[in-house]
Amino acid sequence: MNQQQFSNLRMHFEETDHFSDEAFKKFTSILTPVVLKKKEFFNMQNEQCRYLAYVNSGCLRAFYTDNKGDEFTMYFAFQNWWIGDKTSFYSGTPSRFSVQALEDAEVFRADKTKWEKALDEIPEFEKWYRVKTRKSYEASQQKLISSQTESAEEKYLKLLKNAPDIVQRIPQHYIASYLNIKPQSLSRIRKTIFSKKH
Amino acid sequence: MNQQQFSNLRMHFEETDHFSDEAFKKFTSILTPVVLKKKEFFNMQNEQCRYLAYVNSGCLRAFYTDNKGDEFTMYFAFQNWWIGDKTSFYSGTPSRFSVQALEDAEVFRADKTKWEKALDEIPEFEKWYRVKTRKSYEASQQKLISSQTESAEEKYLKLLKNAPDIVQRIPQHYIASYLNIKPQSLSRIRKTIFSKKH
DNA sequence: CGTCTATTTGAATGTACTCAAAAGCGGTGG
DNA sequence: CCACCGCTTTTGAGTACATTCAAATAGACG
Repeated sequence: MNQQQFSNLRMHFEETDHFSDEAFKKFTSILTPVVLKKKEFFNMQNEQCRYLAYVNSGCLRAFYTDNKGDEFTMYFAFQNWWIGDKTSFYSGTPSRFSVQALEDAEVFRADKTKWEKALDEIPEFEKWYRVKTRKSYEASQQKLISSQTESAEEKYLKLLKNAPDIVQRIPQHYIASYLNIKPQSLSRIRKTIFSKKH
Repeated sequence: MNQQQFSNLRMHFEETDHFSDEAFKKFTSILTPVVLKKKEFFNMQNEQCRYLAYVNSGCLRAFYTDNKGDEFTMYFAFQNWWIGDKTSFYSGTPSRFSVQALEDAEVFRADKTKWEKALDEIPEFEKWYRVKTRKSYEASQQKLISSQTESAEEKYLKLLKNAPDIVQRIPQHYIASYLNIKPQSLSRIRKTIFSKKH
């Protein structure tokens, strides 16, 4: 398989710790490149999550749909993000959220058997994964704090500041569902923000 | 050291996987029992979290104080819970929340050096910890979903159903800060719940 | 018993929501 | 190239839920 296509992934791993060429090659051998068209689903809420995947290009979102049909976007995933509900992936329980492409995207996916084999056999990967799990936990705790203590306007301003690209790239109603408000409310918030500026 | 005092902890570990007597004894040797009086702090927000600890008895809460001085209770910790901000513990960054006893409590604490030594030297502990980290991540993700998609009333009813002991044991204003509402609002919600019942 | 804290209640305010409709924008086919 | 369609965003009006400020009541503890 052409190794060139995995150059982003290689850099992503090396950010945490060094991977030997063999280790990296061994890891990429478990991956299957998959192309997703805009709006296509990578996995569906309530179905088992059979794959985890690395986002090589494009953009996706993970979102939970409640029993009223309202959607809550848990995160947006760009290049170097990993997607899939790990809980479902590991334990076979129904996935708690859907993952859907917001743009045409390319991901590299792995199924459970191969993933666990890689964890067993590739110490570099095992180490990376351990660090990753810890960081994910920290991030999700931080996100819980933010979500509970910041107003919608504060969250939006923070997003504008920390991730202006997201606001550029993603339709506003998805941003609203990320902020956990209705599109109408985000529109009004934007109005007050921009009127304050003048 | 008297091993009898660690019987809860032993059972707690064994729920995940078997510990040999040596492994368990080795682990308990890194622990220091600490008694906390009601209202006493185990660690303070913005200071480094120097210890992680297991709750052997009593009850504590972890809470974040925002810049307006409002408190948000992230979780209550009873017997078998672990407390401390792991992010701060590992990386030395300021702790993102405080941990305070709500009742007189006994905890077993470990500092970073000993904790990491234990992870290196006791495979049973390392395995337990890996499972624990994964579960914590899953729980915190689930909590994020709930916090964003359920109304305060739903959350309170759920708490009444799933953890009636918490509602019994813990003053109402702490419950309110856990639900992320003001004590006045919880009081009103309770009023409507109880009036519906009759 | 008195003091301190927790809880309840009242009234006014604020933020986001619902329902409804208009305006804006992007892509497609004639 | 433009007209049309579908989807997104904005705007309006009325409503719901939680908040703030304020005060009264209830409970806990020395």
